[in-house]
Amino acid sequence: MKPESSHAEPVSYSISDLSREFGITTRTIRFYEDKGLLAPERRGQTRIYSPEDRVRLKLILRGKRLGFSLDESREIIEMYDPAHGNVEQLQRLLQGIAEKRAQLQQQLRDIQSLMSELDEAEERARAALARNISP
Amino acid sequence: MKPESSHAEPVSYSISDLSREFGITTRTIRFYEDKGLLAPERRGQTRIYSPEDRVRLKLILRGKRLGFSLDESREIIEMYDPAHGNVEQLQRLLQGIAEKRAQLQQQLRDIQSLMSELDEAEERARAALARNISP
DNA sequence: GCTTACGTTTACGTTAACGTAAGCCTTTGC
DNA sequence: GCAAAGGCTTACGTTAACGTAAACGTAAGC
Repeated sequence: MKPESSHAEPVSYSISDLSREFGITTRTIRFYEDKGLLAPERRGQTRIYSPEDRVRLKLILRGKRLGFSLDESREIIEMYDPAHGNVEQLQRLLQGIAEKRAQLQQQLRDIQSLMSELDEAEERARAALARNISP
Repeated sequence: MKPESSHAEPVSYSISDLSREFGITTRTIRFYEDKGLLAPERRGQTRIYSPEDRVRLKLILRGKRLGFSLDESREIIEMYDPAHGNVEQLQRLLQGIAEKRAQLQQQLRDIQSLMSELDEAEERARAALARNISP
């Protein structure tokens, strides 16, 4: 089910391979295909996932960790492949990249502020603990 | 509706004040109250929001930008107030803070990798544009 | 030859986070 | 005195992202 030479990268994956590796259900993987985020090959009925499919899945899950919708993750993934023929499409692509970057910078700022607030909360909690333990 | 002295911070806000300021609907604000994230005072039936309520709302919206659920945002907000009496609760609080921090660090890594991928995508798009515009 | 494991499709169910009225007060400007 | 502006509750509708289950096919091991 997972043809590999000795210790290198597998050539293909079954759906349960990927579900195990990433801790998601096969239903979820098929759902992503349904939404146009994956398009694995088929051997008869059975889905065969390539290393590229696996990378796409990783990108989707990373997007989820950042709070992206599946539509957003699909857009981001589509930014990678150079299927943007004409000038107008390329400029819209650049526009989309700029917007995503701005969004990510906002997230960075949000994380920074939350981080320092967590620091303060931890400070207070440790102080309260010290007071409660050794009065 | 928004009592203030001259140019300083308002003392209270109406629900539409906040909805306008943050670009959300009043329905959304009431929904957050329903979920236990806000608890404004009442003048009769009417909700009166304090500056602290407004800060809470800002925290909720920041959480949304980071992909948090409302439950997660509520937990984070609860980490701020020092209503954690005994030792066990304080230790669970410290535990929760540590977990959030780990999650945020993961998000930081995710943003870094996505950022550099966007850089590469922009590079390729600019190169393709140069080829298409001045061949 | 039969169970077990893995795969498939189809379809209905569920949860979060609101949207969208409807119907009803109260206050304010003219 | 009345219309417009804002506020309220109640309730049904909607979308995204899967969960859950049924019903079936197939290949492997004993």
